[in-house]
This record gives sequence, C-alpha cells and structure tokens, in this order.
Amino acid sequence: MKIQFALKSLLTANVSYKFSLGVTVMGATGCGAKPVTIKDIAREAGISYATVSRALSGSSSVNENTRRRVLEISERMGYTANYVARSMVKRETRLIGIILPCIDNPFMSELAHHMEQTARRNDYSIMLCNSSYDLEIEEHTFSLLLSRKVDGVILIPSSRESCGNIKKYLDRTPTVFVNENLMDAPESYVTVDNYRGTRMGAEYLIELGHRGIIYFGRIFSSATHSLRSQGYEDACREAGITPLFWDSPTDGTSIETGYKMALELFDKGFDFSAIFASTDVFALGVLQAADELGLRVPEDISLLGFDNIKYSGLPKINLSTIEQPKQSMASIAVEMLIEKIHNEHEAYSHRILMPTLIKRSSCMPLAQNVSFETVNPCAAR
Amino acid sequence: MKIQFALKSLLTANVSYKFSLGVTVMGATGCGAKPVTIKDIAREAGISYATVSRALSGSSSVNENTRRRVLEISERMGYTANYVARSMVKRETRLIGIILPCIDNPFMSELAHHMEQTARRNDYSIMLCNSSYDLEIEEHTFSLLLSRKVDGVILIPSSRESCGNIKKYLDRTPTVFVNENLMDAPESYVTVDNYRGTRMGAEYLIELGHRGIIYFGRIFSSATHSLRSQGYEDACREAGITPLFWDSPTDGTSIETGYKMALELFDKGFDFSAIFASTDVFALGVLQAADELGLRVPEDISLLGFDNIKYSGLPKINLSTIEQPKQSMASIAVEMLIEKIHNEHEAYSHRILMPTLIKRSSCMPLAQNVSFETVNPCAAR
DNA sequence: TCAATTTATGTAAACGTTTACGTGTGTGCA
DNA sequence: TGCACACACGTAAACGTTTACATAAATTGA
Repeated sequence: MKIQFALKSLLTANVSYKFSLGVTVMGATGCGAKPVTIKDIAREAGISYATVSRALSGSSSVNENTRRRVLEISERMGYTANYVARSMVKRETRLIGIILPCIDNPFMSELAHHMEQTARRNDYSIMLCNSSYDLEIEEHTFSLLLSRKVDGVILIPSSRESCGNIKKYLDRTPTVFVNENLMDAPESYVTVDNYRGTRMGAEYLIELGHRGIIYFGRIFSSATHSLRSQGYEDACREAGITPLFWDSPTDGTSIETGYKMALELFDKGFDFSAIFASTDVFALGVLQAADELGLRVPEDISLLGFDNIKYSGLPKINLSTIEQPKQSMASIAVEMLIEKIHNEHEAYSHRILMPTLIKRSSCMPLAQNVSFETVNPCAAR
Repeated sequence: MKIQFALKSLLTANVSYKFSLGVTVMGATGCGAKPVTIKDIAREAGISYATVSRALSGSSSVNENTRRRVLEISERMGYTANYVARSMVKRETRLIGIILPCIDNPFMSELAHHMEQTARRNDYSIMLCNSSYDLEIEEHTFSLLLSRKVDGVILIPSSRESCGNIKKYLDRTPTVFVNENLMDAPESYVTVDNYRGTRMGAEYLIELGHRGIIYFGRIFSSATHSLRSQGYEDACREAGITPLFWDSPTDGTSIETGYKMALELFDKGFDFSAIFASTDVFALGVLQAADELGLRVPEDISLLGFDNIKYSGLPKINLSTIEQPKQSMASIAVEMLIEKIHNEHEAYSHRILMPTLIKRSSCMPLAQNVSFETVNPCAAR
C-alpha cells in the first residue's frame, strides 16, 4: 500500500505507527503534573507569595533584584498564571461572550472574525456560542455566560423575540446588540441602516426600469428585516409600484431555504422581472433554482441581494448587493462593549452604519419591449 | 425623511430617539448591583451556606423541605452560580479552547460550528481563538488558554512549524490536533486521509484522459499538504505522467491568493488540461481568473478542488472536489478531547477519516483530438 | 542624631464556591 | 436501655490569586 510509504517518508516518528484506515492508534502520553503556583515560587525564592505576585504583575514597588530572581525562578519552574484565581479577586474575567445564531454563515463568521481580532487587541478573549435560531438556547446561553462571569456580551439576536427572553438579564452584564436591536429596551446596538439599504436597492431596480420586483424572503420575526421590507415597500409606493412580497417560512436564512422558496415562486408563474432577496444567502438559493429551471440571471430576471458576503463576489456569481460594513460593525461593537464595561453603567449608544450598493452583474435594465403585468403573489402587507 | 417614519412605526420606545445617520444616541441604563451569592441565600434561609451549596448542586443528602426553600429563595433573589469560583475548587472549567488559523474560512467555520455543537451537548463551552496563520500568535494563544485553565484544547495548526512552538505545552493540557498532525509528537489527532484524497482525485482526472495535470497551490509548510501533493504525485508517476506543481506563495489559503496564482500560471502559457487545486478556496480563485481570461471550465480546463466547502456546491460554481467529512471530524475531535480530559493522561489516538470524490461539473473528459505536450512549469520535486 | 519619609516586604483577608469531616438528632434492632 | 446507623446539617479548609494594611529597614533632611 503506497500510503504507508508516503507516511513513512513524512513522519519521523519514534513510536511505531500502526497505520491503516479507520483504525485507532493508541499510545502513551502524559499531562498530569499539577501546575506550579505563586506559592511554589515563593518557597523557592524564600520570600512571601505576595511579593511574588507583585513582582510578576510588575506594578507595585518591589526590589529590582528580587524581581529578577522571581522572574528567573518562575521561568525555570514553568509557571503560568492562573487567570481563574485572578478573576475571582479582581472580579473581571477579560472575557467577552458572543452569542450568534450560527457561526457557519459567512456573514456571521466574518463578523465573529473581526470581533475576535478587536477583542484580542484589547486583551479580551471571546467565548463563542451558537444559538441556532432557537430562543430557548439563546436564553440559556445568556445565563450561562452570566455564570461564567464574562465581562460583557455581544448578542446577534436570532429574532426580535429575543427581547422578551433576554431583557431580564440586561442589567446583569454590559451588552451590545448587533444587527438587530431590542426595540423597547434602552440598550446599545450597532447595525447598518437597513431601511436605507433596501430603499437604495429598490430604487436602483426601479431606475433600471423594473416594475415587477419581488421582495424575496421577507422575515417577520426580525426587526432588522422589518426595516428592510419597509425600505423596499416605501420605495415602491413612492414610484407608484405595488410592492410584492414572497415570505420566508423560517427565521434563519440558508441557501436551501432560498432554493426551495425560489422553486415555489417560479412555479407560480407570476410576472416579475426582478428579485430583491432579503439576504445574499437567499439570493444564492434563487440562483440555484433559476439555474435548474434554465432561467438566466440577469437576462431573464435581475437579482439583488443584501449583506455582500464574500461568495457573492465570485465571478460566476457576481451578485449585485447591498454591502454591510461588517468589519466596522464588528470592531465598533467590541469597542462599544469595552467602553461600557469600563465606564460602569449609565450609558447606552446606538450606531447606525451606512450601507452601500454594490453593482455587479446580476441586475440589468429591463428590456423596453417586455410586456409586464403586476401580479401580487402575496397580500402586500 | 422617510426613515423616521419607518422607525417610529416600528419602535415602541419610551425614550426619545434622536435619529439621524452617524449620530450616537446616549441614554441611561444600569448594570451594577453586585450579584447575590450562596451566602446571601444562606443568610436569608437561616442555614449554613454549605447546605445551600448542597441543595443547589442537587446531589448530597439534604432535606426535601430545605431544598425547596433554598430553590425558592434563590429563584426569588435572582441567584446565578459563579462558575469561576466553582472552577477554582473543582479544578475544572468545562471550557474547551479552540485555536484555528481563521474562522472566516468556510472550512474552518463549519468545523467550529460542529465543534461548538458537540461541546455544548457535553456541557462544555468553547473559547475561540484565531491564530491568523501566525506562529507567534498561535503559541501565545496556547499559553493564554493554559492560563485560562481550559480543560483541553483543539488545535488546527497553521502549519507544521506549529510543532516546535507548541510541543512544550502539550504535557500541560489535553490536546487534540485537527487536520494537521504534529509529526514527531505522540499526540491525538483527527484528519482525513489526505494522501488518499488527492490520489483519488488525480486518478479520476487521469481516467478522464488528462495527461497534463497541474497540482495547484502546493503548500510546503503543512504536513497535511505534503500528504496531498504526495498522493497526487504518486498517482501521476504510476500512470506514467510527469507531476506538475504550481506552488503557493503563502501558508494560508484565500480566494485572492488563488486568483493571483492562477493569473500567473495562465500567463506562462504552459500546456495542460486540468488543474487539481489543493483547496476549494484556491479553486475558487482559479475560477475567477479563468473567467476573466475567457477560459471556460470545464471545456477548456478541468478543475478539481479539495475540501468541499459549502460554496463549491453552488450551481454556478459546481466544483468537483474531494469531500472532507467535516461534521465527523469536528465531533470526533471534541469527543476525543473529552475522553482525554476524563481518562487522565496515558492515551493518545489517531483517527483518519475517509475522503470522498464528489463529481460535479467542473471536470470533463479530455477531448481525444487535443494535442498535448507535457511542460513542467516547476521542477517536479 | 532624630524624626520623617520612602522603599521593600510580610500578613492576612477576600473573592464564591465545594467538600471532607464532625456532630447532633432520630430510628431500628437486639 | 444501649448500640449502630442513616440522615441533615454545620464547620472549616481549600482552590490561587490580589491587595489593603502593617512593619521593618533604609534613606533623607534638618
């Protein structure tokens, strides 16, 4: 079996690897050895452990010689500070909890990535939790984070219902909301101007001559999405166009849901020339359905998304979309939270960021000669 | 401004929102109120706090009436357990540290997602850390996790060099490696059979009649990738084909890098009919470059990837690829780690999972009439 | 030379739990 | 009646730090 050769050539192992597929190889390894503490160092150095603590933390007055000795000894003994003990007395964990619906979603993971970066830059670590669009899990997770004594939490709510569940915890720890705001609670949040985003998008499509524009994947359970559909609706009404909604059956967004929804939509035989998807991920589902049905984008239908996830920019996808400044959102959220952590109580703030329209190639002007008749698939609100 | 209407209609706020773009709204909120402890409950109930602890933890013998009273009081007073205090005495944090190069990478985020799921199912929380393909950060992060007293860590190394840096910590906490193994350390890991994966892939391309197959994006810094290029190379040699390598300039993989590499490759004017990308992400870059240059996939060149990230399955992408069973990898890794945590020292295990070839539409048989001449762009090893 | 001040260190309490051990009460059995 | 035993609960130590306070030594200034 050639594989054994390959491994042999690559592994400079001193244990004998019994290597065949599916087989579990076991061997000996150790990781007991209780860790050395500040007291061990003190004993070794013949001084009190308070002094060791002072020497290590570097702040208070301690003789330069003893400091050097302590450092040397702690190095030699392989000391690592115990942050949980420190957390106990300092009453801070330098931990930020992040609750989001699903990390396995390019929009979320991009946010999470930048949050982690800014957090680390400020000496915070993050605890990541998926709520899986489940309110119970979300609430349970929040209280877990409370128990874990995180210094603050960033919540990307799974829906506007999060409000009721979470509200009771909000005076327990600094919290900032991202992307979705808790409507009647005076809490910090950062979000894009969703209303303006869809409004811009709809106006763009109208400008291209489209009169039958489906707002695809309307989600009722989210305040964010309410603003989005509202922006679209207002733009339509102002242009004298009947807004058309195709509603999402789920709170979460996934390519699959988008795909199924699109299949159903196309099946109805409605007359429209453009689709404005409430989410890039939905738009990808539309793309998939269209492709299967032999519908061309943008020749047969124009398609506009929202979010600008990374994969929308792929040449074969080339989805026109509304960009959310994800990096800014992430770092602002973290900085806002840290601010809130240090400045005790008393302040909340809102930051509404500007979306931008990204024109790629999934939208084109409506050909003049195409006849069009508005048909409303759903009751328009 | 219409936006104000929309907000007004949606927000049932009792604070006055001064709402205009870019403006920060401030208001009053509170979150002081030091948390109630077990002692507060004890005082209230007129019993010792040891009994409260016992009542709350539910295990030891405590009178059913007192238990009910304790529960009722702690409910009423809004008690939440302090896990950091608990961690101190129990010497476990129920925390798993995850270090990965970059969460903002579909392969990683899918892994992370499933890891979090399995962890939570076992009452562990996760601390997520990006190493950003930086060995220093990686090492620093590892020691940070040590200080934070995580019960174990899952490491997706950024390169084989991680070995040297990390090795000294390995006896300090249970660790399992994912995707990349530390070659000369007897440590647990779970990975796909990378060698077999590329071998399968290469054999598939050869079967389709291709004789000029570029292995695209070879990465030297990773053991995983060494196995991949080896699998490809062996398959080629056995078929009497000269292996052709196009090397990656970076350790990390990104669409952009893939794109640039592909542009350079196409510019050389080499003669080949298929590209085997070491990573789906690279393949997406190839796709982008090909698209720009007017090269059709698969008509002009066949393209095969590795990983099967979610976006490879998009209809417009439709990338044939080697699938890694990401969900299995993730849950096995976590379970393996938990096993290791509980069964103290003494054991390490390796799990090598089976890759599968996913045939989509980015590869097609080489047309018989196409003349082909092997040109080796790089020295073939 | 003495008081005042600075510097370096030690002492001990505190953070909020868990848990080994001890104690008192009540019950069952000989 | 006495003994063993289970049960319910209290006491106190421990987990590894930080830090307010105290103290001793060294330094300064007059």
